[in-house]
Amino acid sequence: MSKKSASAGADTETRATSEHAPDLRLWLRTLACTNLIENHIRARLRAEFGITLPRFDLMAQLERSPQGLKMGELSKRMMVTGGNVTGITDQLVAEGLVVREDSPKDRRAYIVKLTPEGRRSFRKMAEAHESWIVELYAGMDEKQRNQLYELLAAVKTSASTAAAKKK
Amino acid sequence: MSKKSASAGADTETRATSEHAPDLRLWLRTLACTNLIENHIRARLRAEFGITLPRFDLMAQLERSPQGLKMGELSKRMMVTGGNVTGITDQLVAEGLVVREDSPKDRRAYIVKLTPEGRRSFRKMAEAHESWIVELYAGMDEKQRNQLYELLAAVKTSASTAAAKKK
DNA sequence: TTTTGATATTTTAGGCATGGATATATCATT
DNA sequence: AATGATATATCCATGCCTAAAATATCAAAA
Repeated sequence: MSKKSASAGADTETRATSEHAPDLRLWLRTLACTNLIENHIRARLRAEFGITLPRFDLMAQLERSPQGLKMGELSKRMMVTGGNVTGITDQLVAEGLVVREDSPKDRRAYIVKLTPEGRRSFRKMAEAHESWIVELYAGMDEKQRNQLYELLAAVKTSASTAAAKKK
Repeated sequence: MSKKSASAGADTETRATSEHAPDLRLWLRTLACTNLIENHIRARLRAEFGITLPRFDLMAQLERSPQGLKMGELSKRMMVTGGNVTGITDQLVAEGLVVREDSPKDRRAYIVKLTPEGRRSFRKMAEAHESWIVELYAGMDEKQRNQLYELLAAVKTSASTAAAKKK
């Protein structure tokens, strides 16, 4: 455990480092939190269920949409590229956890759905997964969590807006 | 069906879900925000400087530690595995942006440092990078950003503590 | 000294992720 | 119908990332 001394700005040569815009520090802290939680969840899903996080995430999307989802829809919701979804889906199909059905409306598209086994398997994992998340936030009180939830909505709005402008 | 919860009137669906869903939603929103920003930054670093985000991140760590860092230290700070750092470092060495120096104290270890060109190159990119981050948070006022910054400290503490317990 | 255990890094194999290119299907106009 | 633009998904090359095993060094005990 490296104790990153918070006051590393004691350097005489502070240049850009301690001049870091508060926004940058905010972003780096956000990233650190996400990595911390994500790495923990990833390791545990692997250790306890032998599944990868991306596969779990894809199944989670399907469980929320029992009518199934098109590949492109999965791509949007998971915020990853289409080619990526193709690969993860291939794996899950090979494991018998999801199926690709031809879309009756659009012959370009597939509808991806959980198989009964996929649904069963996912529900078991999801229960554990959720309890891990609860554990990870257990050190915060409800007010803090609600505040955080609201602030993140503001981040989402702000970042989406700014990103759209630059496109 | 398992009655591990004392909650009466549980529906047929997972009772844990309806009980603890707020934490899960909080986590998913955090993840969405991070991906949104990270994908934007990644694409822009590539488009404007032809560099990948992991390479930029590694250089950023070195710029903050002019005395250089050991591979393992980089791994810890970047929150990625050692093997990963090996690969990224190899690439940066090939591009002439960093060097591996033998540690005088420990013949197992390397000290990785930015080359003068690496430092020059990084500073230029870092300036742009920082301005992009500022843009992305521009839709939030300072009070919100400060609140968020503090709340994330609480997340970090909470998650670290919980993760440590399970190890 | 030799053994033992911990530490530092690389290597390997497999899977995830992007961006770009391709193939095919659909839609909106002619 | 024919045209061209758009949408859907896949394939490819490259690079990131992890976990586990391999290699080498260090430090301290037996």
